[in-house]
Amino acid sequence: MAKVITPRSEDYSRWYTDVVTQSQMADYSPVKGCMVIRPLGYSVWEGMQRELDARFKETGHQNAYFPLFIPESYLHKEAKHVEGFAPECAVVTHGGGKKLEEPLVVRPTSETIIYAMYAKWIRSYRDLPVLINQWANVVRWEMRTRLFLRTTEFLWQEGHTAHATEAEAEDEALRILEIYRRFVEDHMATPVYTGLKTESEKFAGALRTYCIEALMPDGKALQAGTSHNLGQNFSKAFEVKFQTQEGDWAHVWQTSWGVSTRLIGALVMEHGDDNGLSLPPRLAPVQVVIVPIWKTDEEKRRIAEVARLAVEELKGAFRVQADLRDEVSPGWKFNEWELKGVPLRLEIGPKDLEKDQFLAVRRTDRKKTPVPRGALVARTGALLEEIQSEMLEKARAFLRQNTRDATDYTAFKKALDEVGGFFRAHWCGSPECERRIKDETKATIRCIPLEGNREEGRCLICGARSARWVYLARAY
RNA sequence: CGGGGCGUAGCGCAGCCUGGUAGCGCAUCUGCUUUGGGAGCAGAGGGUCGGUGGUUCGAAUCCACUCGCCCCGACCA
Repeated sequence: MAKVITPRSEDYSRWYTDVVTQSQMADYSPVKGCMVIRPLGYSVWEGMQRELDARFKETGHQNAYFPLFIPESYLHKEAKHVEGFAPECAVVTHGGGKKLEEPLVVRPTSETIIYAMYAKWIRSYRDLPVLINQWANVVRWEMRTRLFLRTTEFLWQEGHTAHATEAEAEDEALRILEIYRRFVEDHMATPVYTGLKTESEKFAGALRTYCIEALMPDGKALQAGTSHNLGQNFSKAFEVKFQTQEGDWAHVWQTSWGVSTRLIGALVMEHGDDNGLSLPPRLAPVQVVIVPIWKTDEEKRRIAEVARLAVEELKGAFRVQADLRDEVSPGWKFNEWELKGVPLRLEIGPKDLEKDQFLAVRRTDRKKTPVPRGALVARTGALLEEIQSEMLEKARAFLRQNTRDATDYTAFKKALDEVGGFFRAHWCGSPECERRIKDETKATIRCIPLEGNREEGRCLICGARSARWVYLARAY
């Protein structure tokens, strides 16, 4: 294997594709727009699932599973929803060699089929709240696809809740948004801006859509998760009603929320470099790899034994493995494990054996630190924590440095082309101005912060009075 | 759907313009020497040149049609 990754500065898009395929996270499938998630990529997803699932459970949610196929008519029950999703639906018209009486839509999202079930299950205020999540695949017939970032089929989780009051639903939507924000910061080492989507950007059928927005190194924003307050739009369409304590009938208030395998794409871009993937320790399927170096058979015997003992010692606390292959050189292993993003490498060769130490090398900056064998567990833990927090700090600094105030439309357009990133800009709130920005610059309002953005100003576009600023960026 | 590019060995490519029966690098296999940043030498195996049709004595090469993928734009997590 020679140098296989196109330098990021040369061609960002190819760099991304190279990292994903060469690290063996994923590969293209025979079906256009679809991808195969290989063991490395899937392990990262499992790590995400593990963390998120625990947080959902902690906040009272349970997992369930709803069918892949949705009767086409269900999709039509909520006007805005069908308008938003119909164009990108895959539809099954035949089964068992016969034409179906009613076509089945392959779920692009599961609101409709889940709420049809909720209508059946919910009778009383005592049945509320319903807090269900499902881990599933969904299909959206996108025109243009990219590994992880936008594929025809993708994996995600979708939470669907039903509440007795509007306030409860709003609390739920915000609670989940906070779970997402903390997960991507704490585990993905990816800082985000949180806020509200504009009317034109919100989920088809939602009352309000909250989101987390990250910034990629090429200056483009990436929506990393969404949480919707659906109000009563779906409960009215699907007749999800309950009897209140007072004996009246009321429609439930609902939320839905999700993050997808797109997060893996964000992780690749956020931390990767010309040597390949660089995974934050908390999500790395392999956190520590031990690479032995030997010449003679005697060295091989002794060093392999030390490596095995180290794995024994570390495996209780870390995801660790030793690369004892004899058919490839140490140098080859260094490159391979760096390509695969392992955050910490422990080298052990004759010189280290002499000094009764390992040589720790960090993936992020290749900084080398000797680690005495006696302090292996403690020092490894400290190094991994250090790496995790430095990755977040670096990403935070990048986000900070690439968030600029925009007060002049011409200057804004210039900066958008030259450096990209997020722009804080005043917006009068009119759909016309929002439209104009999008049409003229391809940038969109990524989100309206929930707080801290109240100040008097002038709309970047029309100059009208504005009471708040919003985040603008070009996005994936 | 528009613009661009590409389909030749597992992977990356050359050959095509100017037709003559397929080559290079990496990988794989065997052997020996190697191992602290992608080792060296010697040998071996591996291809209906995306598909269909046409032109021709002869097509990877020329012509027509067709299929697929990637990249850039319009829709989207």
